[in-house]
Amino acid sequence: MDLALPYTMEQYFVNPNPDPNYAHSSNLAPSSSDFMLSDYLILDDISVDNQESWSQSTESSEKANYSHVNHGLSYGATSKNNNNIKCRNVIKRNKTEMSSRIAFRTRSELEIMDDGYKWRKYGKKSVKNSPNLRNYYKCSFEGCGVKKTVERDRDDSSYVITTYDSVHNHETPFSNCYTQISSFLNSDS
DNA sequence: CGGCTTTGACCGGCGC
DNA sequence: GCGCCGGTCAAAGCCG
Repeated sequence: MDLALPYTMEQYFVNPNPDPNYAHSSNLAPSSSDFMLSDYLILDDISVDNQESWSQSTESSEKANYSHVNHGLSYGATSKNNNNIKCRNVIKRNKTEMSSRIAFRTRSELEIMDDGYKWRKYGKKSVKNSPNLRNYYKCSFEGCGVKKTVERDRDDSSYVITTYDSVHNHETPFSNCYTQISSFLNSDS
């Protein structure tokens, strides 16, 4: 099993490149300078059909304009048992700004997954239509404005939905550690 | 004592 | 304009 790690996934899927011609899939061909681009990365055996159940910002028009992409990759979280992940990447652009957001859903009993970065919790809220609380985190690295939210899937509490906002401007402080762990997991499969 | 979490208050966007 | 809602702030408390 080719098991990568969450921080690697973020580096792979989030687009820090403002070039409008950028696409991490050949299926994506933006034609306007003012567009919203979304794609859904379905990993392992999670179907496309239930994506509405976990993605609050999903819009039907987005799905109609851009095809779903399966990169044929699978990822683990902090445990080899946590490798059912559905991933969604959203690259939003308009005339004045660009932001990158990635969300993925993980089957996990733990809400806090070690992705190699150091996070500081700054808020917790209950959200409408969900019995679960949403937790808000900021990257603790000085000058890094990356945020993430963590909440349990409102339809299946065995899943955790993690949304990353923006891109780290620094290396993970534990990259060496993760490299070693990844090597260990690969050799164990 | 420093860093972190908790939690109520506050703010801004959006729909009606 | 008003109320709802999601996101953020900041003071207080906790913990190593």
